[in-house]
Amino acid sequence: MAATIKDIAKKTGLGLATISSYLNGGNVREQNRIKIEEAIEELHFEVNEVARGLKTNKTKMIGIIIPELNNIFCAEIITEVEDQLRSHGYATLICDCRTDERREEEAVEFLFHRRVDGLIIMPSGKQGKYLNKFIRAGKPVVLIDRKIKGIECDCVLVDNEGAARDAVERLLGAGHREVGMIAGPEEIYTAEERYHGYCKAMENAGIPLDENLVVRGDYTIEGGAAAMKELVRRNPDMSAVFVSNYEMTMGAIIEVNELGIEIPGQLSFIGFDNVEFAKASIPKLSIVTQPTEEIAGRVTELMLRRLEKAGAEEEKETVKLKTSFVEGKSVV
Amino acid sequence: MAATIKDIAKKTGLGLATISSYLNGGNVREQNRIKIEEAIEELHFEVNEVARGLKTNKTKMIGIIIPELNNIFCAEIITEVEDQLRSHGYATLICDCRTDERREEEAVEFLFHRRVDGLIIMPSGKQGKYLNKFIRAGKPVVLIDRKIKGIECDCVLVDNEGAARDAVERLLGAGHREVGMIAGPEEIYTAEERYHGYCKAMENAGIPLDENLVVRGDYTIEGGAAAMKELVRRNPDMSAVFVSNYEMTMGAIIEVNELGIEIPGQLSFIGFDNVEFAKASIPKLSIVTQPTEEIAGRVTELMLRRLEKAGAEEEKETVKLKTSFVEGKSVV
DNA sequence: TTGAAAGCGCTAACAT
DNA sequence: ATGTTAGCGCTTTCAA
Repeated sequence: MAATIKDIAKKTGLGLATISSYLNGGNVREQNRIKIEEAIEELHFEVNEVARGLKTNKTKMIGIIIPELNNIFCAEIITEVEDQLRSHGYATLICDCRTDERREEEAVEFLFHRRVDGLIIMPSGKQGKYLNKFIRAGKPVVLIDRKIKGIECDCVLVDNEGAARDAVERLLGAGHREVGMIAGPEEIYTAEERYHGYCKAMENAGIPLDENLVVRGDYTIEGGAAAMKELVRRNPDMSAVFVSNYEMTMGAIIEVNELGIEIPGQLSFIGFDNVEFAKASIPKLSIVTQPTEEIAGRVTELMLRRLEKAGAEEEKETVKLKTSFVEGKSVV
Repeated sequence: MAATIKDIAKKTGLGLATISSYLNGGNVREQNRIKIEEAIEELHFEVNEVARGLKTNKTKMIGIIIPELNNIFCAEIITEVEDQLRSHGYATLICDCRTDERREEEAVEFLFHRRVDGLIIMPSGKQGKYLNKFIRAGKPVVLIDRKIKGIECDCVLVDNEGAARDAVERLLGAGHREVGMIAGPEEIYTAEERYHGYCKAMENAGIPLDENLVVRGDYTIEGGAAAMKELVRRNPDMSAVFVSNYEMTMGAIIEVNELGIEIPGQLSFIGFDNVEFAKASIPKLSIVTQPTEEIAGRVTELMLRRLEKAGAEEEKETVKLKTSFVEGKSVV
């Protein structure tokens, strides 16, 4: 059996409190410190975080709920958050809810039972009643990518509308009038924001909205390819296109190659996310990129702040981050 | 404060043991069952898994250590494993160690302190001494994708050598003699296995190995593109190529487009993993695919079996899974 | 079937 | 600085 502090106490002849104090960075006489360290070494003692958690009512675990681990945007953020939390001693319990609201709610329950100290969630559902459980329990909740009405918590968002508008304005600025868009599913909030950005840009330029110029894809590679095909079929004169997520960007590029359309000669192109792919493409793609590292950084920062007494009472924050634009050779 | 079983006991007038028994599926008189359920409902009682874990010495948590969450092969497996474990009541603690052996060891420590019941690991290092800690503690360890000498535990592997040999043989079977390969880094064990598969196939066909025909990439998109370029430069007569991971497959395809090489007319092509990308490509790519779902299934199955008393003593297993070949239009 | 009591390994008051 | 003690919320003998 693994050694406990009792064993250390016995071995050293010291009291439990002294050992505990040592373990938690308290003051211990030099000579005792040495004794304790020897005993720890000898007995291979390791703190039992479970017992500690029971006592302190802190598990040093953070729950993370995401729609799809299998999605580069999510994965990049999670990787970073997990890393940072771990370096602060927090373990990360990840639940992938497959973009399913029911599963999402189950995951919230699951994590609550496990008494995680806080919850980070990229919500699939537009409802978030079940999050109140955490909030009532005084446990911090940080939302990523999407705000939920009526839930009092911190949020880290991206300016999706601005990003899309900016991208489209670049195309308009290059003289294009027939600018197409491959949009995402209506149910996805951020997809709608990007669509609105497109509309705004066209509106501001005084170009009446032509619904033929917008095709919705399902955020997959194949969906992007299909949408591209449809877009070209409907709009023979379209001279530029904006694609609004990574997977569809890849699909669209594949379809463009298939159709033998030359970028940027025949078609100017702005894609989304994944710098690597953009750089590796021929010609290099101009893309909108979301600041995944910054998102992750802000999320952990907020979470850690709330977890410390000091931060708990401060007013909730909503951070809205700017996207970047990576210039390639795909717009002319 | 959250309700405890004491509160339930008080409310119902029953003893702690009865409540506990109810909670754990024991026999409770119908009439008491109802009383308990009412009390639970009323007080919003939820079992504290931490306390339970302290008592039972089981945390119902499984640690997972992977080299890179940001890698589609890992992400697919993890998603599936997490899902299955959760449906069996196990939480998953994921640690991404960035393909760094030092970080990997830290993660093992971290998870051990947290008293996870078992460990699933896709090892970065070739050494695994630190895993013995788990094994000594009687906690099951399951290795994915890579075996480690001297570590007594279950393994779920993929027949990488066979997969590569098979792919290359298909190219040879189609009449190609100058078959190139984009291989992975030497340090990566599975990359070497794939390289050996290539060598075997060539050898068996009686074709002397030409080192010009093998270029190593670093498993990234850009690395794949660069390797492809180099391969073509070195071997103007090469008529077929085998690329040995997903990211490099994508890069190679991009470069092929750039160079204006026509697949399969000028170059036959077999890639690796990611069916979606293969399907979306033009022409559809023939690829080797790893059975991520099956890997995940076997891993969870092994883990769950070991976690039950019954399975703990059985002899350790090494499962070697076959890859599949998805026929596209890229070989002729 | 149910209750009483002990104890998992730790922390935190409190006393010294 | 250190020891004593109680108790976190649960499970698990043992008796009844």
